[in-house]
Amino acid sequence: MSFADLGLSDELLRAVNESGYTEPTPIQASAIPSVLMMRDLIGIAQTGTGKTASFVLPMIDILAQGRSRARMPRSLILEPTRELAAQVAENFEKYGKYSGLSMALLIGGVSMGDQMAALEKGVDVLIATPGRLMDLFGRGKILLTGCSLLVIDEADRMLDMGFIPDIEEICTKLPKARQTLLFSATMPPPIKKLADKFLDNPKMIEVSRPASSNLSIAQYLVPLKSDAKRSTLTALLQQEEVRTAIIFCNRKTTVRELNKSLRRSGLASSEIHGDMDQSARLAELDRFKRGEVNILVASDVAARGLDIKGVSHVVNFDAPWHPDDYVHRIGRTGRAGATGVAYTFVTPEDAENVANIEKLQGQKIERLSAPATAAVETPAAREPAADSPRRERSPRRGAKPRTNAPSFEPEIAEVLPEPILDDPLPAEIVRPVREERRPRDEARPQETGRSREEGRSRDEGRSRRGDRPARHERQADDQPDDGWNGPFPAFLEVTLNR
DNA sequence: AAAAAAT
Repeated sequence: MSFADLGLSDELLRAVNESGYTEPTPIQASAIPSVLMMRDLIGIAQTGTGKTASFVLPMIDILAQGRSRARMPRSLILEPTRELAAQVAENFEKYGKYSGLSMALLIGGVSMGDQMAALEKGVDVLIATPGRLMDLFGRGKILLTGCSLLVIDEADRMLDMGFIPDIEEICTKLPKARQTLLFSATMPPPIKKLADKFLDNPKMIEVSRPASSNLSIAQYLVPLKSDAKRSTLTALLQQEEVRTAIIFCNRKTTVRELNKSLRRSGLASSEIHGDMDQSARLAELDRFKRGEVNILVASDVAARGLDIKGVSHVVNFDAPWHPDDYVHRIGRTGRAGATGVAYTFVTPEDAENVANIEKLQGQKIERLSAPATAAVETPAAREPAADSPRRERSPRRGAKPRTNAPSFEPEIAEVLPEPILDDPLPAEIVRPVREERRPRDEARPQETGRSREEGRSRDEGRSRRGDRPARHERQADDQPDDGWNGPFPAFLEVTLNR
């Protein structure tokens, strides 16, 4: 299968070729012919599947016929964020360079002057976030009656951001006779309703797995007690060869506090989050890019779109709420052929988020507590440099940690479910925390305990530690209950040894 | 629950 088989025009194929792409991704292969046949389409696909090109490419060919009129765009692409909208616009520029289509990018945060001028001249493609589009529409700068092709991208994210009423309103302003494409990573009921209302006999395409969850990124989960996050991070930053790192937190307050704390420890870090205005964000980003600081503590503003290249480490200080964000966060590293490492700290509170991430990825992320693997394959498990004074003080691999150190609690291990794909456990074991809160379990505490132990043994049996005794059996031979089953990655040894 | 999205 090649792009030439999909029915695209020669000049478009030339532009695709020059971008270095030869083979369409699965979603492109199935979406492009249908879109060219002017069918409505629902694409269930995550980012990283080549989703954008699957609508940009056929759109360019469809729009190649005909010309735009003043204030009457011929097509509209709705995006939830400014960054995504800008990214789609880049795609149009790249692939449409031989097609001579005109385009306007309507997003907030920039002046409206240029946007209004472009609209006045007439554009073939309008790429917009809902807010600015509605604003300009309200000012009478846009007529949507000539807009016969609509793309609603990342519909589930639009839902999260409260854009659905806006989308509905925009849909009613478009002509009834039009082609509509809707893309979404998931299909919650409100999105299904939206699709039923505004799409006509759509073709459904589902691409479950992202093209790859980036093979150039080594991913690890680090199960931790909640209060061990900071000390573990500090140890990680000291022990690993961290050239540049982005530390993602879920909350702006965490971003601020963590950055302060890192700076107090003498690290060159800075922060970026949504409470900072656009210029402050850019300034901090610039300091990071120039190498003035090598650690950037960030909220999810920096997860998407932002062009930060050559980052050696991504650390999810908190596991992201949205599994989709995980892909974006770790995608800040391992770019352009470089390899990167992504650590995700997992406390009991994060466990459910992690379960969703693995479900979305359709693959397991290695837990650092798994012995053999962590010691041999983990970059984190490299021996400290020979001249490092820490080497002598560090316990040998597998040695018992001190009791006063932050350590891995047995309960926590059980909250971390095994990957969904891999012979799933019964629901009450997969999500013990949630089950525990239910009154019927309080009434029967022993049974909860027992099913957990069962979960544990199955767990042990399934992984590569088949010949090792299960942890609760090992306890008998006088080992301290550290919760770890084996050797520690170097950066964790330091934490435990404090 | 959090961040972002129009000013």
